[in-house]
Amino acid sequence: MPVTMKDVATKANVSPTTVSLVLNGRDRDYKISQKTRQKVLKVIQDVGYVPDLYAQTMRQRETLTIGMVLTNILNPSVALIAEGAKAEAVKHGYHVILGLSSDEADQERFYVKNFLSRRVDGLIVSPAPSGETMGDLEKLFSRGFPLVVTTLYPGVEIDHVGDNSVTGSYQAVKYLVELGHKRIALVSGYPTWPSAQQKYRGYQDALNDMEIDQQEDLHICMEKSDQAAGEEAAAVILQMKDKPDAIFFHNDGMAAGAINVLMNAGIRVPDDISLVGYGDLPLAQIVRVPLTTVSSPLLEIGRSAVEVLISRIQCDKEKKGTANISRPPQSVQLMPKLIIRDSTAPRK
Amino acid sequence: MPVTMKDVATKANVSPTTVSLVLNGRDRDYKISQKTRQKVLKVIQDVGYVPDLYAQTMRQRETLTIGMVLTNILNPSVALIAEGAKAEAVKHGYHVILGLSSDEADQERFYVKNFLSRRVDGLIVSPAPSGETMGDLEKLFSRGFPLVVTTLYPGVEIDHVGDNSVTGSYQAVKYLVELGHKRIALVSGYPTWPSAQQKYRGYQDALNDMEIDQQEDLHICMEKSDQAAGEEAAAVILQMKDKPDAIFFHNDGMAAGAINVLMNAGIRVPDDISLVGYGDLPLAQIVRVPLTTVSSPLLEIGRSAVEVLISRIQCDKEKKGTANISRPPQSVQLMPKLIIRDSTAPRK
DNA sequence: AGATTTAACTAATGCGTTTTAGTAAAGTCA
DNA sequence: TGACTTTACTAAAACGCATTAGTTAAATCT
Repeated sequence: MPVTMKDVATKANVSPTTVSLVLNGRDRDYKISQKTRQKVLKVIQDVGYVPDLYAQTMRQRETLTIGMVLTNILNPSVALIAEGAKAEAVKHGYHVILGLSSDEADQERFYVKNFLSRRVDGLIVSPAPSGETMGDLEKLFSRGFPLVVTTLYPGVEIDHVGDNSVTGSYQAVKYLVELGHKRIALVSGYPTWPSAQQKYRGYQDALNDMEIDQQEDLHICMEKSDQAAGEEAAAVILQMKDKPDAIFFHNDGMAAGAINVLMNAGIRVPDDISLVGYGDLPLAQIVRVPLTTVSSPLLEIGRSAVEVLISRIQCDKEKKGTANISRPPQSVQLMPKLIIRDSTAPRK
Repeated sequence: MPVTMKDVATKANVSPTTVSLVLNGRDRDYKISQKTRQKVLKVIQDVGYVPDLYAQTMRQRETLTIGMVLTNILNPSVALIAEGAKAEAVKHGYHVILGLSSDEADQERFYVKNFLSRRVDGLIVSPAPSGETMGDLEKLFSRGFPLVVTTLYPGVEIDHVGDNSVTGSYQAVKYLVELGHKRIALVSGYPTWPSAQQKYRGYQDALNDMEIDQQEDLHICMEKSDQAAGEEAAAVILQMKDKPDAIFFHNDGMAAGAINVLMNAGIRVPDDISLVGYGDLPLAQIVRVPLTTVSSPLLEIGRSAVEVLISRIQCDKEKKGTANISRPPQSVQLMPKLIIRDSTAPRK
């Protein structure tokens, strides 16, 4: 039995409307005399009235809140995206609430639902890598709900903001070729992941353009994409009779795992073999040999995702009568940049 | 324009009531046929209906949420209380939301207001040490809002759960006397803090009971109570011509600060001087000389605070008509325990 | 067969706000 | 003085849901 606006009104001998107007009627042209204003404010103070957030947000249709469903905030890339998004959101007067899916589709679905219940004005989702939630998300988007995903699944019609991994890996592989390497391995993640496919695509394109014929045995797909998987990949490479003279990794973590295994086996980096990572995580600089890597503008991705989302929200608000899809989905792809450090060298 | 229950009802050719019943009418004796249930569920699936949390909680009066306003979660004592509270809350089907005041009265007031707006069923507050918010809190409690504080301000009528610092410091000082020490210093926090007063009280009582006459110069009050303040206090003691042979500190952090300063000055602990802390923080075991200290049952305090709060909530719910104070405020004081480690030794 | 119970549903109300439309009294103008 | 304007307020509706009190039709009982 908390104090309500009506209680205040009764005690101050005014109508609830007047109380509401005193509280948030500054700019409207409903005038309240100083006398009643003071009177009402005094009663509010006395009885300790606090407006009910639930009643409020139920009345005024927008919550100025953005829901963000990410995979794992301990992953620095993810944290940076969150950071960028948050910064941009507050600039527009929005508030961000976060849900972490741990890469599990069920968790992701839970948070999406929960955030919809909380009436967020829009949603930014990093889909679980299995991709099994894309159908739901696409349906949600097609119903007109503002939604941005950070992974590009080909053919999926949802607003997207992310980096252009094809270009990123193209740059990396091209650079390796320019250093004189011929046998360039690709250690990539699970083949159904779009990010793995895109990197494979960039790898192929670069080799083709540079007129190197690619060998199938040099494409190594792993089940996971963490440091341990990198170590496994290195072990595989150590077994090969005809070893590659350069390796391009799916991400920095895998490269970091591999670098240790290779060096422990007596292979020198970069003298015997050149290594390139992807992501430019903090660890890329800490690792035994500072890692040449591809840097994605992660803060910018978060920032841009919010930008796209808010523009979609605005767009919907204007033509709220129009039921049809207000604007075709767009894909914003930010360009990664090759960062050259010490793990790459010309072929000897 | 999210999908509402009415939309679902229309599309399924039933009334909104039926939809509501399908969604959460399991146990009630309103029966819905399997056929319509399936039909409704299908429409819900199709149109992606998600109930509006705000409308829901506005209707059903309780939120099953407890607001907790603490000072600083980086302080392990505080974290433990939060942990204990959370564990107990979930046992009762409650949910805890946290606000951190950084020891500032304004922040505390902000969160209290915010949580009231969010219609928490009750509030647990560790008041900012200045004590300036106690008036507001007392008013809130006297209005019948379930509230538990973790600091005991004498004469303040609010439910309280905390440790009994008087007993804790009594034990510590008595132990020091039993070891043969005569000149026992007390390094305490700011004299207006209840916790400092209580420790002073226990210190006095112990000295009286053990028939040691206390000297005023051995009571050292600091402005703050962190490690730096402990260092300052040690410096003060180093200046004294007639040094104490034991020191009892307001908390482990101060003791940790002092231990370094003293040992660097060539004073041996515990050979030349015995030290006792308060709190049994993790650092007490890590410090140069493992610290004899007083351990408060922090998890238990959090647990118990929730227990008291929920019993108050229940009690209010039953006699919601009765406007008068339903039950006098209670103070639950949990007994601390002396933990003997290496920083204390018999007087030589 | 008529009375009573049960199954399966619906209409209406209220939760605490904000907002729109409206009203009464006082002030201004011709 | 009557007609318009301004000031200062209020009544009522709507937001989306859960709940209570019906209502109708079918089933069961006597």
